[in-house]
Amino acid sequence: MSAIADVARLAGVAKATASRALSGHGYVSAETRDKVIAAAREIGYVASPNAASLVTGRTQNVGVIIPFISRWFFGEVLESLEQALLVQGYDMTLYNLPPASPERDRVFDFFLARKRFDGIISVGVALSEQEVDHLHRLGRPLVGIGGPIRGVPTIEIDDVASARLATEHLLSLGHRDIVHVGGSQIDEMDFHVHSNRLRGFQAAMVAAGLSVSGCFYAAEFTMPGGYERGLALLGDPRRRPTAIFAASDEIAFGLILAARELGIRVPTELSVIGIDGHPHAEMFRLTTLVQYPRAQGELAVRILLAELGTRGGAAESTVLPTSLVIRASTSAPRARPH
Amino acid sequence: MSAIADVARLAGVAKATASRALSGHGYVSAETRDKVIAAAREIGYVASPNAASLVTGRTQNVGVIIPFISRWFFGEVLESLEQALLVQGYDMTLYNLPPASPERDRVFDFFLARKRFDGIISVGVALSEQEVDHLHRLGRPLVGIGGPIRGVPTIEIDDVASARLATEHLLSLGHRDIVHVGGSQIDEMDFHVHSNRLRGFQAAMVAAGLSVSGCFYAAEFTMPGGYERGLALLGDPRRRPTAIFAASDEIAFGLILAARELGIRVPTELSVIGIDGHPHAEMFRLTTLVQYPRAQGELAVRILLAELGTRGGAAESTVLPTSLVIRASTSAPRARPH
DNA sequence: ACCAAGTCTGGAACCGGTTCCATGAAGGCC
DNA sequence: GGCCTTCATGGAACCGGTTCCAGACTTGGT
Repeated sequence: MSAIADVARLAGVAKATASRALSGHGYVSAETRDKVIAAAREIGYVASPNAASLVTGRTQNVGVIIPFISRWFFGEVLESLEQALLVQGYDMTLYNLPPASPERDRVFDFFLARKRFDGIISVGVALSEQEVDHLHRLGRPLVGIGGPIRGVPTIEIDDVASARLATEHLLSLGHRDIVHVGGSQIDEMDFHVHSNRLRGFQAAMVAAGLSVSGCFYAAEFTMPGGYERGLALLGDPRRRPTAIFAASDEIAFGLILAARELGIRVPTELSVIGIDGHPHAEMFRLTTLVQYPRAQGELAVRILLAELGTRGGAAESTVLPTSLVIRASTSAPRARPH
Repeated sequence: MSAIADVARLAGVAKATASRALSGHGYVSAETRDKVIAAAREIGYVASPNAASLVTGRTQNVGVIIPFISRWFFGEVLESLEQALLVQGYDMTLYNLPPASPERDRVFDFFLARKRFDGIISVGVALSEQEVDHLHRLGRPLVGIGGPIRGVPTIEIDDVASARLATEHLLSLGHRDIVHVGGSQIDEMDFHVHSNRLRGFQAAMVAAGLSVSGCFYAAEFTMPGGYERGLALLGDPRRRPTAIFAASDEIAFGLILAARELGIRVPTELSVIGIDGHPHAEMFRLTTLVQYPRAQGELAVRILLAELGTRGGAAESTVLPTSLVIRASTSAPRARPH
């Protein structure tokens, strides 16, 4: 209700002076500044961000596009984004865009077109060429988490190398009969994550002189997804591998549950390794390649805000490290009864 | 870049007419309307929401305050809120406010004070009296999910009745030695959920003529929380109950894992029931009282928008139903070796 | 034929800030 | 002492829409 004009009147100065005093831009004597601030406090003045952004073009808000909320990686990223933005005085508009959302076009054409944000962070969304163009035309900086996006600084882990490392861990333990359970590139448009992890797996296998044919099984990227796949895969003792590289910890958990249910001992009869560093990994004693989604979120915010500061300082893409944490879900294979 | 003035000029009308044509308010001939719309389309005009809300006071945005993102219930609510708001042309500003957040005051004093939303939905946040007053003073409608909030329409399930029902299910199977594992009221300020579920449990026990002393154990509201508690609780065979009522499915999952690890058969030696209807319940074959967070989210949006339509139409609180889904984690207790 | 009500349009004020520009006072330097 | 620079402040334009108001033109009822 109270406008800056009221503050100015109460402090006995002009609107312009009050604005300068409160925003800290331009010359104001210490004395008047105090007077204005006191007046503002007295009537409980809060600046209208609408009016301010109308003229400055700055909204102090960042838009976030994300395909999932409840999956661990995404939830974690979201929390860290929110946190980091809050500290910097930005709030966050959330656009949840599941892979096959019917609202997808509306989000781009209507919501994002309103430009009620200073920048966008896109988390694990596979953007079409057209959508990338669309975003570029908005004239707002864009930072991506995951996957390369044309002309956009992104933050990611090296999926190929991480998958390779995970597979090599199994190989180094002496496993030869290894299977990869991961996401399918077709039904989930979850970027290149799936295909990159598959490629890393295959690279490691081939380098070890092993065949990769028939070594990949698709699963939904969830614990039940891993569980279902595990029951089907491990049910037949003759075709059972000695080790599985799961593309995510949640899949790995499901596989472990399936194994337990079938009376297969982990790791004695079956080794399992995942990727993520999910907080439940400790409970499942899962060996995994941990990535740090919170670090990715924080870095994304830092890069975006830096780009907001220096118009056009095109930042480069960053690859964040992963680290192998060995727990009790992997061991050397049992001597095979031949 | 293109403003409504450009559209007006191109269409050969006044700004006022262009505004009326595009917004649909006031008299415009069909002919001029078409002309204006064509002109707008031609130059790719998108109205500036800032300018509009500056004068109308409406932002087409709703603020959501939520303490967790990755816990199932909250993630689910969040997704449904986002979805429902999107359909109605609203976008959503997210304020993640973990129980002991150092940013808590800042969110209320700074971010919420900016009033960049038409209304607020508060999900499972225990608001202090002062905070409730603060929100009321903003003059924006507020809808709560969970727990009673003074002077605010809320949506909730009947926690007492649901807990009672869950406990009665165990009692009706013949269990007498039942324990409740739930959240502690102290370390997590997660509203009255914890205490209400505990009360429902106690009511059922007392009604069955059983003692409730020593029948409650606190656990973190997560799977590892349940797991840890399970190991501790079930480790000693002499003190082991025949059934556990877990305050959430995630806790129940943890308990089941702990039981399996200790070689305790579920449900033969131990029955477990939860509350939630978590998607993993099927996999764990968990008997549970399912609630419908998505329905809660949708209803919250409906109520909020209704209140935005008719200023002051103080809606009442709604209690949504829960339903018992019986799976294979509960059965009659084994005849006890006495 | 006249007046009232309804329809259509343009001009101008307004929402609440920021910022450009002009004016004036004070301090530093030759 | 005169002049330039820096600091301090007020007036006014402006951001991009919406809405009030006045005027003009139709239509219809009596």
